[in-house]
Amino acid sequence: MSTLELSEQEIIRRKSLEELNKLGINAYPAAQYKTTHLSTEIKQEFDPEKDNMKEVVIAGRIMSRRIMGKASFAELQDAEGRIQIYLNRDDMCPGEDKTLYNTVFKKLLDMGDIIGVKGFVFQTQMGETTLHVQELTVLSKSLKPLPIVKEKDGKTYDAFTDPEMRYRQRYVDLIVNPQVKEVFEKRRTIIRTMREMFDNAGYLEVETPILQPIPGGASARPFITHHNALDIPLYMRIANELYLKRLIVGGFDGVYEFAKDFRNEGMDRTHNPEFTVMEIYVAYKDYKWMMEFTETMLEKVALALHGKTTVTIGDKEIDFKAPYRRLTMIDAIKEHTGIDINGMNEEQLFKVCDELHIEVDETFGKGKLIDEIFGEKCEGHMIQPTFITDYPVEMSPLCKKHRDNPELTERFELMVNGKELCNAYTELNDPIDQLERFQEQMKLSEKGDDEAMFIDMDFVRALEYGMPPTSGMGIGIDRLTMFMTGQDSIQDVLFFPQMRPEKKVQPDSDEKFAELGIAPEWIEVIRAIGFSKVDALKETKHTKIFQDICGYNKKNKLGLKNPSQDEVKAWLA
RNA sequence: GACUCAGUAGCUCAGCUGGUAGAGCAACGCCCUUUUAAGGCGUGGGUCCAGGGUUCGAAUCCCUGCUGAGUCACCA
Repeated sequence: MSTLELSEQEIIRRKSLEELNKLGINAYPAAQYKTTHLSTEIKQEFDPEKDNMKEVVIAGRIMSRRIMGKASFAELQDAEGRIQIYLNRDDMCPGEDKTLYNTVFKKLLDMGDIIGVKGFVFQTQMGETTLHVQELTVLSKSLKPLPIVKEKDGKTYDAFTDPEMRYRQRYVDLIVNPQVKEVFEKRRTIIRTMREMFDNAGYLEVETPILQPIPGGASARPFITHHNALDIPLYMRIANELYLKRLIVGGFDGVYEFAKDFRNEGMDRTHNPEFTVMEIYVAYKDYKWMMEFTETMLEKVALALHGKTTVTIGDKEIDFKAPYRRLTMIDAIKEHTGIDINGMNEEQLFKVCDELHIEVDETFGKGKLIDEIFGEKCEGHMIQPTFITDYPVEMSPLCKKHRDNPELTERFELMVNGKELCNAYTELNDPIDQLERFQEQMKLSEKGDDEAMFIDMDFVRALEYGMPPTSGMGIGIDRLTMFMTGQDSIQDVLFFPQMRPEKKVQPDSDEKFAELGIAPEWIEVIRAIGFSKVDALKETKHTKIFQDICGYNKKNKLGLKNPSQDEVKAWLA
């Protein structure tokens, strides 16, 4: 990168780096740096009465500096937090040579640099536990200045909040906004709590294909890719359901997977193209059992995170204490619209949608119509955790028919804060019924529903060998994390949410400028005054370019010999 | 995909009905040995997102585009 494209502060930092090298200091040393403590450990263990920490070594990033002549305070941030360090010229440099303090620390180090320090711990007059530095090692020089965030009594000054920069440069966000780390630590706790529960129950954690020849297990548009050696299309999975059920056929009594799924659909506050789902399948159980299992699981997760079952989301308090309300889909619709859709045919349902002013189109089947009514009129009202049960058979092609009503299926979704969180079935294990349901989906697909499921004949074949009665459940981990941590955007629970790629104007090469007869030393200057393209340069008056580059030369004290006006004119000819 | 809002110094933001850009922090220089968001004094720092248009003159008004956020639509 040419220095002319850098900001003033970046240039200064690069110069400091050179100065360090000249002093024989490697700003990027290779050797391991052995620390004895983390910042939090020092704060916990230090007892000023006993003066019990005479030699500690820590490493971290300089986050603030207060220099007062021969002594300075700085804050070092490590993986756990921040600790203040105290640097005194004559303690760091006991001999005649004061370079390490005067030059290295005061002049050549900056906020953002990573250093290691060795010394003893004491308490300042202000009562703050502080490390008195006796040795300092440069571990990594930072060439880009960090945003400066300051905080006092919980009030934050100059917070780094621009969402675009926070998500694109998550590393900066993590350095500067400590609360962000907490969200991801909680995410880990959520997953760990669930995994422990499943493992204790004896279920097996498994991995199944992400690249699938038939994208099954859900209704969604997949990403398509291509395998060169096989010369076939492959789909990124939209669900892992069919593979996990094959494993139940194979003889495992309980399997689960924390899986990345991919759906080629719109993005918004609750949808990212890739997202994490946990699916679990347990043999010899039904969806009633699974409801109890699910509410127990969520109660455990809430307790592990907060020590209580209630969680605050926005202005609402949500209680994850089991048991949760159970409500059939038909009853939910009755409750929120006053209409009993029980036993209605497709035509009648179209009429209901019309009365309720719900937009539909003729490709919709019975199941999708009911789903629309529910989604439009009921879903948003389910704030406290509520199991919605017994979905119409048309919208649940992988789910067993209801034991009391063949129009319905043994399915539940868990609604929280007006959003779907879990989806579960008594799994369909009748191979003949399963094939028919797949064929129904084919008809929907022919009708124009581009999300209807594909037929997976191998899955049907697996069922033909016999799958024990099984219940399965899927839960969106991102959404769960949002609920449990009070974040209202999925981008805040993913380290690297999908973003449009950054676009940079691709500048013309040096060669292209050189072809015009421009001397190498002037090419950078021409870029610096705003011309990255040869074409743009050619369309500009030579007098303006002449003035701009001479002005730039003078202003930045480059010491170049200015070209004549005619020379500049010749470049553009 | 539609609409609304936003994009100005490394960061957070001002900038009125058009008159060639300001503050705080950060940086740089000097002075300061237990300070704590911010010590004192001084200095520098900008392709005002990009490209067009209107105008004597555009950060400001108009159009197009790019990026992000929000609302809706689509979607589990």
